[in-house]
Amino acid sequence: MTAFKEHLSKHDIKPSVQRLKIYEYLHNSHNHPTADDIYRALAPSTPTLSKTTVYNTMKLFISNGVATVLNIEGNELRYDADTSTHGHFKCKGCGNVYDFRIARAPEFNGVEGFRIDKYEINLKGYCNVCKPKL
Amino acid sequence: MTAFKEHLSKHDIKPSVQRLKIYEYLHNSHNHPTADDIYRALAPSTPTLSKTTVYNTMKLFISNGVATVLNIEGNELRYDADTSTHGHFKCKGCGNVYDFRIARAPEFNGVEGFRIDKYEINLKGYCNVCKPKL
DNA sequence: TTGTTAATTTGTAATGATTACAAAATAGAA
DNA sequence: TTCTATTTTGTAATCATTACAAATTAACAA
Repeated sequence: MTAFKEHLSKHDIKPSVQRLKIYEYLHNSHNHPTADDIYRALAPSTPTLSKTTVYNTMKLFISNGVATVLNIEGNELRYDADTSTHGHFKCKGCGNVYDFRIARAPEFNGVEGFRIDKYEINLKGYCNVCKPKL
Repeated sequence: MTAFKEHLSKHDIKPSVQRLKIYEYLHNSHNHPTADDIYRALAPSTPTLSKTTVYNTMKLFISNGVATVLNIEGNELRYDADTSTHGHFKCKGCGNVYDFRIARAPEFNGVEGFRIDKYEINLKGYCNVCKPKL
């Protein structure tokens, strides 16, 4: 995909084979994969891939603004190629992470004068597939 | 503190010596300590304390509703005795975690019919002490 | 092409938080 | 006291992430 190549280049990321594959996977998968998910998904078609490369690449992607990291579960980092403002819902039943739009932004009281670089809304509960099974 | 004892009892937590000390520390400290912070703060006055007890106790506190867990940083869990709705701001300069009130709640689009049990707003950036030093 | 240097990727070992687990200590009831 | 359930403890295991140095690849001048 030439579009992906250009997107990475535009953000000062040299589009190596590994970086392109990782970005393509991240962009096409909407399940907010962990580094391990990415590694396991790409390893068969990229036999030499190293998990360290996945971590390195994700750090690069985040600091250059083509991905974000998701702190919704304490013991794992999840990644998202959608850098627009949106929230995440993690279902305690199936474990899926759903995106949602923020229809009305919250207002804060107590961080006046602070510089806010990142803003994350995380919900947890049961999705409408799992809720009836409780 | 008898008030703490009653608070724990009311939530079906037997107020053992360890649990009381941990709850008291968590309640009085407003820095959202990690399990390790709690352990290091109490170890001198509770020589037999085990870190496993801190983890066990925090799990119990959370499932019985006297504390919440904070996923603001990927590699660590932080705890909070304030179970009311509020947000957290982590400063990338000093590392402090500040509380703030949510003056106007956000509205979501895309989780209709979901059961929402927990709702977390995390901000990151620079507080007004660290911002001028950049 | 070849040679040289910088950037990228890789594998292994280390780190650090959390959990599993079983033994020891303690509390509560009979 | 004695018995039993609960709580606490220490150690070992797990698992995600990072550190680091060697190997590979890319860029590019000669």
